[in-house]
Amino acid sequence: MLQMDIMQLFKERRLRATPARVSTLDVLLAAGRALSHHEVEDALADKGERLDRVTLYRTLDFLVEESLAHRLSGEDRTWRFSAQGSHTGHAHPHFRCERCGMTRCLSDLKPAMVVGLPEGYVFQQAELTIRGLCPGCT
Amino acid sequence: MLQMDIMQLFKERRLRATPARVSTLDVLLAAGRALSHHEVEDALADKGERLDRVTLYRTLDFLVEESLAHRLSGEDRTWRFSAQGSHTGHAHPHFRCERCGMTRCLSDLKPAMVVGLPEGYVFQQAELTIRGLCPGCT
DNA sequence: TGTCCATTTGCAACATTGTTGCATAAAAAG
DNA sequence: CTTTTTATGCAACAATGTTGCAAATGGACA
Repeated sequence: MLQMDIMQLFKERRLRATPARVSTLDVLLAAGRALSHHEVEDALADKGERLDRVTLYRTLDFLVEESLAHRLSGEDRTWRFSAQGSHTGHAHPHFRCERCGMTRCLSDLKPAMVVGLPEGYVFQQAELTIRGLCPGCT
Repeated sequence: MLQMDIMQLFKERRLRATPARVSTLDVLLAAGRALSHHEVEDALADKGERLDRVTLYRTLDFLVEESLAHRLSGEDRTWRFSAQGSHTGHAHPHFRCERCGMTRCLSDLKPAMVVGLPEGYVFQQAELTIRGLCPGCT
């Protein structure tokens, strides 16, 4: 998606299209996988955009708030952010490579799942993380 | 499990049975659910046992290392520790209450799962976290 | 295009969670 | 009870994230 389209997207939603937000969403969309705060920071630096740490945290929060990205908790106790499939709204499983730590959204993967919870528990959502090796690490 | 039995357990495995380790494992076993570092610290304080923060971190690491407990990453970017079902060794799903944050091991729950990964990905392990409301929060 | 105002940004300081190095204390073996 | 190995406590550090506030900026409207 082009930067211009991203600006258009913000405009349509009556959201302020600041450079920080446009660039950050651009990075997330281009990545095609879930990125940590640090990875986003590096990617922005590569594009010549340098944001304050705090601003980036707030920008990512903003994108999640506006459902333009979603947040998933990694194994290393850091948040990961992804712009993939956030338009669909439905929770999808994730894949995490045990070697390189890469996390990818498996948007197209539909696990068939049958669960029965103990008495008194109310089901709301299931989060499935599959761990293994990605193509680059096999 | 009694403290004496826990000491016996350590002795059998030729592990040093220090008060810190015995009390910590005792807390985890009695809890019946996954506890954060802080929750363990509080539980130990209630028992009159006060450990240094660092010692507790190392003790928990030790228990995980010796397969007497296992570690799972919570939604709030903190590790949770549980002594439930660690003897079995097989990964089991977890339940997390969206209201009170309680995490419980669903040792007896066997989800039927069929997944197909994209080309080039190698499956190793699946982690299933079900979110919802626990009996106390409905 | 210029002005105004609510919102965003950057900076500094702080909070939480976890880790490392090292001297001292304690467990277990003989 | 002595010795040896290992665990503990303390201090300092590291990574990740948050809060308060003054200054800068986006966007609406004249």
